[in-house]
Amino acid sequence: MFSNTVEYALRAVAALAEDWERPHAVQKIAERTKMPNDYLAKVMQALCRAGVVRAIRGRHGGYQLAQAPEKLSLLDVINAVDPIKRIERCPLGLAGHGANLCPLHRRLDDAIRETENAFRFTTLGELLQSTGPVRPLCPIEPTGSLINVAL
Amino acid sequence: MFSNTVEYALRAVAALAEDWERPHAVQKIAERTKMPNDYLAKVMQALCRAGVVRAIRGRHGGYQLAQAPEKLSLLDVINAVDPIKRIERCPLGLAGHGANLCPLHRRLDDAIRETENAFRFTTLGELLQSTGPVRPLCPIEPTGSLINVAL
DNA sequence: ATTAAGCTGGACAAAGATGTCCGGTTGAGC
DNA sequence: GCTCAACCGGACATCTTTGTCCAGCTTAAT
Repeated sequence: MFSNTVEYALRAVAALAEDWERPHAVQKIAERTKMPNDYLAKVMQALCRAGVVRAIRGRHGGYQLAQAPEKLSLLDVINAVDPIKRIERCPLGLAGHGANLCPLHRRLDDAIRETENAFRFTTLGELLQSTGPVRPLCPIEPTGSLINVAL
Repeated sequence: MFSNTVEYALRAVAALAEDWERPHAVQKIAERTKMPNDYLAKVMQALCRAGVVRAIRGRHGGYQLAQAPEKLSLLDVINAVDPIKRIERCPLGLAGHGANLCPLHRRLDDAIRETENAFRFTTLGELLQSTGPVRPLCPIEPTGSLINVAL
């Protein structure tokens, strides 16, 4: 239901969120989140243009979140790379169907709206605070210890 | 959020639902739903293989719903052409993340599950029964009369 | 039997998403 | 001011989705 690019972008910001006041090189993020290095570079550029992350160029540079994790919603991230589009008007361009969607498109748009809201009100900060056996981007070691490596 | 193909499939079955006990030719459906004739042919074949519609071959043939509109859910149609995939396991393949999704993927899967349910419990019959100014596949004529032509 | 309507399915073209490659630019540290 | 790590961005390759074309098969009606 969500594009590959969205999945990548979310993994990347989740990785950045844990230590968001320092820049992280693309290569390091790619290793932690197990995705293609060069493709991630493109995704990060998109996130940067959208203002979700900030780029620090030059040696010891990298990307960092543009704001605190509590200020960034999952929707911000999703919309930066692959915007969720609501159904504003009748896709068939029918006369008289301005804001009045037919029952079919009304149901579709309702579902889209609910999805939008689910992500609008979830921040990166909340993901980090979640309690449970599995942490964001963190595999559980066979021994039971937690290593901060994956989503 | 939904593919073009899903939109087409839903339009097509909505068109069939209004007179579901007779076969309708692909060309007629394509005109009513304003989509490419030859592409619709492929979509109908997929719906047919999935058992959502039935094909009547030969002259005066066409497609008709395989069941009454009350028996067909929007999810049946969606899954026939572009199945909604839940997140069953950690996309990073991390050790220890069997059924335990990390907070990020848990939120994503929750959203997918809610979308699935929204469509699982909506039938084509309900769309037809909806009251409101705009009917499925029906443009409102400037004069105010209803013509059964579009979604 | 012949014809015409209409589905079937393969081949192919166009566009977008995904992924790779690489030379150029920036800026911290020496 | 030199060097090197790291971002920038264009070009290109590949795959999937979307869309088109067409010859062949099936069946109703005559």
